[in-house]
Amino acid sequence: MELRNQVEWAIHCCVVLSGFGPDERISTKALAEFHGVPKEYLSKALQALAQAKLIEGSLGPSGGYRLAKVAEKISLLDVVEAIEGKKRTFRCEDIRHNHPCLDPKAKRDRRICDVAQAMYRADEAWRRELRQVTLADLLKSVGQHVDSGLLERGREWLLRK
Amino acid sequence: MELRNQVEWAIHCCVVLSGFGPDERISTKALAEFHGVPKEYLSKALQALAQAKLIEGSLGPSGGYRLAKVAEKISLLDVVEAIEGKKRTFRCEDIRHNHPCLDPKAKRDRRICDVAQAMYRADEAWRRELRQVTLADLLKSVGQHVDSGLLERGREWLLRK
DNA sequence: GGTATTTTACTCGGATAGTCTATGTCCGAGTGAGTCTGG
DNA sequence: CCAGACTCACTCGGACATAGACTATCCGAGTAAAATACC
Repeated sequence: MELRNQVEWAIHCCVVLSGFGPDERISTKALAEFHGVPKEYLSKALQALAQAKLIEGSLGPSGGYRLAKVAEKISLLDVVEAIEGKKRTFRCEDIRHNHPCLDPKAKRDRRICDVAQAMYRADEAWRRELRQVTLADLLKSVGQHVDSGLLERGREWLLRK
Repeated sequence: MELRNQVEWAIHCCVVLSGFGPDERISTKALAEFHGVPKEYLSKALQALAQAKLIEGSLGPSGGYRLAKVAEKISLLDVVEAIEGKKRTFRCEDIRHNHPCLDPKAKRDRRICDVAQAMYRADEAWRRELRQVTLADLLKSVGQHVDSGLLERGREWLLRK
């Protein structure tokens, strides 16, 4: 059970976009070259983010993407779910109901399977952790750890493309 | 990102085995028919559990599986990791190091990527939740919710096979 | 100089293809408990 | 009645088949800013 590599790309792109203002657009091409990933495929991830209303793109030359909301209002979970979907990591097929001694005519136990419940709790813990980290948080810690000159050069490089 | 269906099977099988004593063996065939899943494929899952030292099998007729430790000492995480492996759900490819303004000769930033750190924290929260649920806990809640006559009939059915 | 046209650089979305993983099947080898056979 | 051989039911592990998901790549359509041409 591994997350797609698109998830990593999407998060990094979102963090990058967090560093720009609402009147600045960054093109898919720039984001792809910046991160060293295939442009066409990254485009799919960005489309998914746009569909989830996290970023918005504009057409034509000097077009590109920007955040659709302020960075404080976008959580890691939003980004992950935009790429991976909102389905839970554990799917309960209710195999307990194949019990050979169970009368098939009797109505099924409608309670959620105890196993599934435990798995769902863990899933929720994972989501809770992701929900409380925002793009603003990430941008802040990147700002603390990365040389500010490098950051500025990156900004310019992205805008030029 | 979804867990394999083998995970569900493995957990249910472990819970079932928790209901038997150390001198009782349940065969793969019995477990497979009981849960309505393909015997040969379930066998792979049980082999993985055995390799992780959670259950142990014995050969020959009247052979089968039993728990390798007491149910209190086996957590859901043990079972999940036996099937899915211990790798984290998020793989950091360190795409930040493809930054075009970064001098390739300069030594790489050895700090863990901030994005990866946040993802790892969520991963750990998930594991923490799974670690604190044991097979004994699951067996207990099943015992509370399922008719005891049905449980007894299930026990006998499994031993007979 | 202002307007109309063309060029250009983007996004969007569908089509396609390759590779890997999950799922499932099949079978032969090894093992050991129970059964059978021969003395 | 007992020892040895046999049978059978089980696990183990490898080989194989298939389907679906993931990872791309390519291209045409649509769009709008910028550049150019024309009056």
